[in-house]
Amino acid sequence: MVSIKDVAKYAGVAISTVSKVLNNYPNVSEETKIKVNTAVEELNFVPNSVAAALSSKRAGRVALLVNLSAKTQAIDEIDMQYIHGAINKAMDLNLDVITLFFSMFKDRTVEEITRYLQSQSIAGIIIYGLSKEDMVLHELIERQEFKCVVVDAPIVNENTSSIGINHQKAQYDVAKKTIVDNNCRRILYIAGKRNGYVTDERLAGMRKLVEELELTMLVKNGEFSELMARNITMKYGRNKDVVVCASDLMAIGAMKALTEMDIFRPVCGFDGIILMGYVGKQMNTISQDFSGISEKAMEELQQLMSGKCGQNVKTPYTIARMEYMDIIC
Amino acid sequence: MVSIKDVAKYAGVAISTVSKVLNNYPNVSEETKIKVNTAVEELNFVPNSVAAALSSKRAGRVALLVNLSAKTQAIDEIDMQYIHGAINKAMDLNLDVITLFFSMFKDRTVEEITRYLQSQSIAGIIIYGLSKEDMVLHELIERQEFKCVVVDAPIVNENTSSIGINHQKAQYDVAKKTIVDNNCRRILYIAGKRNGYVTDERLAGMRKLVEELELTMLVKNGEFSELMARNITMKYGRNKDVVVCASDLMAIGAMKALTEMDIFRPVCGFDGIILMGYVGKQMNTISQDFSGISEKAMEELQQLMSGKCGQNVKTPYTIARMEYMDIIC
DNA sequence: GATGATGTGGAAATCGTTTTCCAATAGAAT
DNA sequence: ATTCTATTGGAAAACGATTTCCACATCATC
Repeated sequence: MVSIKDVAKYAGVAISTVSKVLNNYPNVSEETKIKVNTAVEELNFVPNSVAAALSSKRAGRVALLVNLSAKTQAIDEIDMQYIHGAINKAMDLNLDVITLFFSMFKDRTVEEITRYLQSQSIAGIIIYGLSKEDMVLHELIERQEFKCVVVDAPIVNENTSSIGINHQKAQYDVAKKTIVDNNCRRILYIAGKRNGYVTDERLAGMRKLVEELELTMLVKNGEFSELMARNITMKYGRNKDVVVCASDLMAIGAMKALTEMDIFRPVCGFDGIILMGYVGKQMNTISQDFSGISEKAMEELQQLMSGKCGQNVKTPYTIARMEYMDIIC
Repeated sequence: MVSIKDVAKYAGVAISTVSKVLNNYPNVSEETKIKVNTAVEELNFVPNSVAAALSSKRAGRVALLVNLSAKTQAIDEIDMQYIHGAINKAMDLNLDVITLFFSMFKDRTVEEITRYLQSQSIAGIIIYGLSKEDMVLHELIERQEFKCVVVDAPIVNENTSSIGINHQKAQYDVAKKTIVDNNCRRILYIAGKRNGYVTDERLAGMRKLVEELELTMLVKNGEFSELMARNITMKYGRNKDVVVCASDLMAIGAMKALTEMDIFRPVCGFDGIILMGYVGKQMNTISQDFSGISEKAMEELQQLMSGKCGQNVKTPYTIARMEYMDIIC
């Protein structure tokens, strides 16, 4: 393996000089820069990131902490896009990534997790799918041992940024469109998982809408479960004008129930998952660019790792009409 | 961070002795072993895997090379299970994992990829979704610079193992059951992606069945695309008794076509994806335990890395009847 | 008591970087 | 010519393990 040592010898400079050139340090003349860079080219030198990580604490090793939404469900789509986006962007930014799942940390203390991450020379983490109940992870964030970006949870401090769409406004928008277009007054709202950050945000958006348009709303907790959404719709859907769901999956459940009951009600969902294309129904939903959010999260993490202060980052969304569609090959 | 040095000092032995105890080397007395182990306990020492990887070539850093099957499709399910299984098992085995996607290696030469992996101190790789056209990756495997486990491609050498179900037999089994149960004679077989390893295997299984039962079979290439399967079924399905598909996704396409044409034909698929539960149809399929396969792959890779010779590993499968189902929460 | 075999623990080199600190050189100002 | 200040390049010490090699006991054997 060609090392920085070889490059130094080839270019006729010292090891430290090569390192300086590679890392864009000041105090190195244009001339030597060129010498070093051509040496790097000609020797096909690729710096060993493991050595770099060991030697420098500020080096970029990053951990993805993923709370698999699909424990028994088919919605791996979102997680996959998160992971894919993050890893791709990390490659661009020259950061090392390891992927971990919440399930690995079951029954582990903050100290254990911290030690584990340290043993991996992790400097920054991105957390996907954090819920209010994950006390250990909240503690981990608070301790600020690592730079951190949290997706869809409003946690910000010196070393922690939060990222995601404005769920309140998005829920408001998509519901309003559906309700106005169909001239509805009585809403059945199937909310998400208790203690989920986005659950509360989306519900707040609904409440605002209800107040504004002077509607009535029945709120039921669907826990992001298709089956629960179906049952709720069966029980309460008949004398409502519209079923607004906090996720596409629950919207599928609601639509199945409506089909079973043989009544029509407009339904709207949230997320814009491709899976919708397989159900053969129509509805409004909020389309999120999960992969893009994850890329942004990685960029933000890099900013944090290079010293920037934590902040709240909002990403865009669009109202989409999901339709039955054939997949294009 | 507590290091091996601290442990050595605490236990009153040399650094090298601690390392020996940790790695189960011979020539260390039971007494010192205990001293070291209690020191490790009391100091909550977790070895730094980055340092270990740097210092020892045999250390376990592993790369997952994933060919995302879902470029534009919803079948992230399989990839996600692969990744999940591999990472979980790696944690058990104390191996570091980085996840990479084929797309990152587009237009890269073998040398570039090799250097990249070396720069990450990678000792072993697992390849998911290899097709016969991926020349660069084949070259990479042949060079044997890394220990390698290939999923669903029959490549075995000193440093390479292959793992997966017996696709030929599985295809034979599920088709036979469907055909015998429904008393069919004329088969429309929608094969997978040209140049896919599993495509040929599954086709071979069909040919064997056709010969054995003296059936007739029309083979069309569906490229694992739902739309193509639909079109093929539209065009050729009418005067056939059964549509056998090399994947569940294509089976969905076939069933949609049959519905559109308003004719009934038994359909069978392959994979056992959960997505099937959202389509509302019934069919036979082969159910694979993707997560389990990936775990086995990781175990096999560890064996290779500790010196074992490459081999062919077969994993079990079951014939399943996928039905419309509600997702249990 | 000298010799050898064996088991045990330690010193030190190594892996490939980063980073600090210091020396050398050049140019400008006196 | 002398001093001073920048600017640049190099030597060497980390980082935290692994691994080789060597020294010292210990014990049995001749």
